[in-house]
Amino acid sequence: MATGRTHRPATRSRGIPEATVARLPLYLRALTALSERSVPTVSSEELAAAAGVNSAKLRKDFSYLGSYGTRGVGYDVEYLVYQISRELGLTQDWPVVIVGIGNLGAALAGYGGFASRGFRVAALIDADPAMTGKPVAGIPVQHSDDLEKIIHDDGVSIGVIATPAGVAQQVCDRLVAAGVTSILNFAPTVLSVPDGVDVRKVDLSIELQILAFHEQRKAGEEAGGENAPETGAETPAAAVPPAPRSTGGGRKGPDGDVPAVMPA
Amino acid sequence: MATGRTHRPATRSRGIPEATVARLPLYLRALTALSERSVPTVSSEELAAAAGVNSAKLRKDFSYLGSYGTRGVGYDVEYLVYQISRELGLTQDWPVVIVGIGNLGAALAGYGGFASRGFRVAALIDADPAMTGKPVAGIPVQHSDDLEKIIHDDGVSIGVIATPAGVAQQVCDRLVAAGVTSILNFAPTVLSVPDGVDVRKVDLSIELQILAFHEQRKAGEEAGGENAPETGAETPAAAVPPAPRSTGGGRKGPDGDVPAVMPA
DNA sequence: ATTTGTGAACACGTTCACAGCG
DNA sequence: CGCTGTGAACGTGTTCACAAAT
Repeated sequence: MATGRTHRPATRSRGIPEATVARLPLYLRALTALSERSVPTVSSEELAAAAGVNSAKLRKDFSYLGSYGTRGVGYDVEYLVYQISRELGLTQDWPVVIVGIGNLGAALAGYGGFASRGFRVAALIDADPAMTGKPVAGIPVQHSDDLEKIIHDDGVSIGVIATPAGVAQQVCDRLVAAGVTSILNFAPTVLSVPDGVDVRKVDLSIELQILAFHEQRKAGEEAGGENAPETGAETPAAAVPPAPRSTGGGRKGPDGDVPAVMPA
Repeated sequence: MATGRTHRPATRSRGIPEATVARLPLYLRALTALSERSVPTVSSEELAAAAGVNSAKLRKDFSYLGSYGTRGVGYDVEYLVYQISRELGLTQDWPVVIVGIGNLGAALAGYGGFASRGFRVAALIDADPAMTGKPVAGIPVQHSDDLEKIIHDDGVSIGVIATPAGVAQQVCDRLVAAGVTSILNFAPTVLSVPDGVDVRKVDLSIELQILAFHEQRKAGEEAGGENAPETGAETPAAAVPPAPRSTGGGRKGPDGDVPAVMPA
């Protein structure tokens, strides 16, 4: 889900589908757990259950990687761990910089999942001079003046942005100019990046809003039979409901509780 | 992307497509920014640019909500803000509990985007007695013994899990048993929930791994002509590459650097 | 003259169901 | 017989391109 100008218009590559790539880490995690318990093989059914997908999807996914797996038996856990790790590029170590060491940046710096496999926090960067030198999660914070130098010296190609939204684009631009080609954005903004740079975003409020949508729908369905677009408004007249300039009487959405306040 | 047992097998509802729902918060954010700058109307082209999508997609998305917008003119900003807010259920206030007040939980508690629109942190809950009563982001942490009571008293239907992976499922089970029907999971585990409960997950290491995949691909393409599955291994012989039990010579993935170590 | 709203075409993703192999 | 691997069917999401509206 690369945001910004990153659109590959129907890449002709016979590569792995994006949806599959997004599930490989899930499989890898499940497999790693099995590996730690010294389980030698798994069936697609078992592994799928552990990863929270259905077995047909899993088999299809694996078929893009090649014919690992043995009919009548299942998949060799260790072998699959290796193959998926390799496919994901986790056999090499990726140095990562985190920019913006506020609450969230600090939490990310201390997150165990980082160091676990393939990733290494190369540097923590913040614009606040008061932070410079202060160790966070055991790593001293560096000042953003040195951003370019750090990126270069450590050969960083992945950057994590945990700054306020207002400065995220500038930080992004500097990261990209310095050679970063993959960005994980926690700031609630759309980032614009040149072609060839991947951006993925993690956005708390978007996730909550999607949940709220479904939550609301549940509340509506709970009583209604077919479809109940009625906003079971707990709050009476929440906000001033504006209206567009319109004359005719064409259908305007599912009406229901569209207020009759229609200024000419 | 609800994980767990939450699969709606081809919902017949004439509702809004999931992909569209996932973009509504994006539009809403862009529109809110315009609203604050007192911009009265936007064209699909402008708004799409601001939201980081293309205009055809945006118009199609809006068409599912109804025929807001005026041909030849564009969309009324205020009206659209209201309509999307209503559709997302943000005209009512959603109390949210955050369980697990470690670094991440604390960061989430302090996150501005929470309170911004529609959401309110009803309680912070942690299992550590030493945390109980301690204010985090201005809210006193409560002990997890009281989880059920808190959920009930505040009518909470959305829960955020920011605990270690090991306890995430138990926390989830308790939340669900207490009446929570939407969960945002930051713990790196697959959660199992009964039907009717929505789970969305935010997983740092999965996002990084997806970026690493593309990053690796870029490194390969940069020199190779067609396809270069060569792992540009910085690290020599990263790990012992296992192999499956196999006799024949059928194609086994894209070979390339599949090691010739094949134990019988 | 613009810009929306939308059928139709296309691309992508998922599921089915079974052939093929061990 | 069991389980993988995969073509084919199906469903969802995206893009195109243009008629309709103001």
